[in-house]
Amino acid sequence: MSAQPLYRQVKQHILERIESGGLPINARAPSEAEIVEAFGVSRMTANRALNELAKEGLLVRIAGSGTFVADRRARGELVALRDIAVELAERGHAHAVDVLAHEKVVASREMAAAFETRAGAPLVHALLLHRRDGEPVLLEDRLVSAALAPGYLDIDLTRVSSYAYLMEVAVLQKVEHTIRAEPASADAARRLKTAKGAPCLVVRRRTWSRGEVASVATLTYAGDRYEMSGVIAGEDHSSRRAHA
Amino acid sequence: MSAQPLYRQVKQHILERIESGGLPINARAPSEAEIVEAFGVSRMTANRALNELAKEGLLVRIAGSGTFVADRRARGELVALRDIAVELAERGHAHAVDVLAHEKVVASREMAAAFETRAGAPLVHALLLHRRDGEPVLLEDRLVSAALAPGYLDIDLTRVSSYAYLMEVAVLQKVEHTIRAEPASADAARRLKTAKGAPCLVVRRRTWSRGEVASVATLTYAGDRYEMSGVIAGEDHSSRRAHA
DNA sequence: ACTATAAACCTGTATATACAGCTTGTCATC
DNA sequence: GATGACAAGCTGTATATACAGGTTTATAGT
Repeated sequence: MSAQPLYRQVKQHILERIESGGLPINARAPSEAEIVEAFGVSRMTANRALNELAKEGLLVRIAGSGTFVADRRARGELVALRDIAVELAERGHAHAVDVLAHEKVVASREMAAAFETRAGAPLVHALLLHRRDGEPVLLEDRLVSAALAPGYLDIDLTRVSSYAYLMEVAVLQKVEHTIRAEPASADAARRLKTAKGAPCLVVRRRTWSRGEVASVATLTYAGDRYEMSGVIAGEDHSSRRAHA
Repeated sequence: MSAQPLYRQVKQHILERIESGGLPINARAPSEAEIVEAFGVSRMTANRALNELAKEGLLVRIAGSGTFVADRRARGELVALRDIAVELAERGHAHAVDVLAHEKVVASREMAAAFETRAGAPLVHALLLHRRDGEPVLLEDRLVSAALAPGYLDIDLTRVSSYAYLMEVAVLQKVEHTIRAEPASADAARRLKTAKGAPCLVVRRRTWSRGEVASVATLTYAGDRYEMSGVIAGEDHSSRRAHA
């Protein structure tokens, strides 16, 4: 306790007023000048407190007008989709990959549409079966832009995850996901060693780098063997940071 | 273009060096002093640029030591779980709710465990069937802490979503999710008008407010009628803001 | 009553300065 | 050679000040 930086004390105070309902949604939050007055801090310190709360989504600042309590109802909660290799490692499971395909392909019309490019563009296709403690849990069907990730054909997919490689090649700008529950196709069922029609969690993901679609992946998880989970903590209001 | 604020120009420059691979993971990023030198800006401006990139997850700053390129490989991508009422409204669908149950209950041992409280604690139970254009798509089974959300029993659940109400009552601190693909139970199948055993997307969610579990919900989506999707844009690097 | 102008207020950005505290490498001493 | 003191370099925080530009409210003039 004690000796928290001033800007945090200010943040904390405003946060408490929001939590307690003293500042309802869309209410006007104290202006920088009012904070300067009330707390005896400089305007830059007040500015920092309000800006950080704004960036955390609790306030909305409108230049010229004022600072207001954000409407957080429509924001939606976030779930982290993690790299399966990392996830399994953290939980103490063995992770292994069978590379069922890893080859150059030329974009069909359908593929080109997903990549927002012309048919015939060079792509790399990979089909991977991920095993947890030997048991198949995930079928990963992935197409990667050869232009954006030229080395993808050469990497050892049993050792480097596609995700890690793509992150290394370029900063990921945008991700689009679709999550569905689907019955296993005949092919997926055979590979995941489950019954045809058994519920599977299917994630379709497109990622962008440098303004272009870098990768399109379909991840089919065996529903009876896998669940995605995650915890999202607000923004570490109030409490101490985690251990290093 | 033109006349971007200085701190953004600095951010942009560093970002480009990261994207191009000029600054690999764990490499030392320019210090504030070096930026002052190179760009002719003040240290506070350099500080702002580096701090924002750090908050966006691209850099890691260690007091006393320096600023380094973050390892973004393990970070995981985020998917937004949105309020179904908002989501359907945005897509132009009609949204309706049947309230199948809305009652006070006393926590069983099992419920108490989920709420991390004692058995016998007062809860409110709601069972809601959400319809999209008349067709059932989601069965929401929710328990809410009566202590944290005293008015929950009295609200009109056909008009105010549980989520919106809980957000109004208190700031949401933490959310825990589990997403699975499961065969529909007999009960869920009957209510969602689907076949028993049909794939369903099941989201189990616990939310915390004021340090306590505020709500535990099980959301069962009809797999053949619903998918979750979302786009996460990096942090609006490079490009202009969206329209108001 | 209506309108145009001005004043008051607000946030956004930028600078110069200062001190605290941590980390790392160097150098002198034992 | 090991150790401890010191200096250099880095980030974190805080202040005072300044100007630009948008918004809102009040005011004066028509």
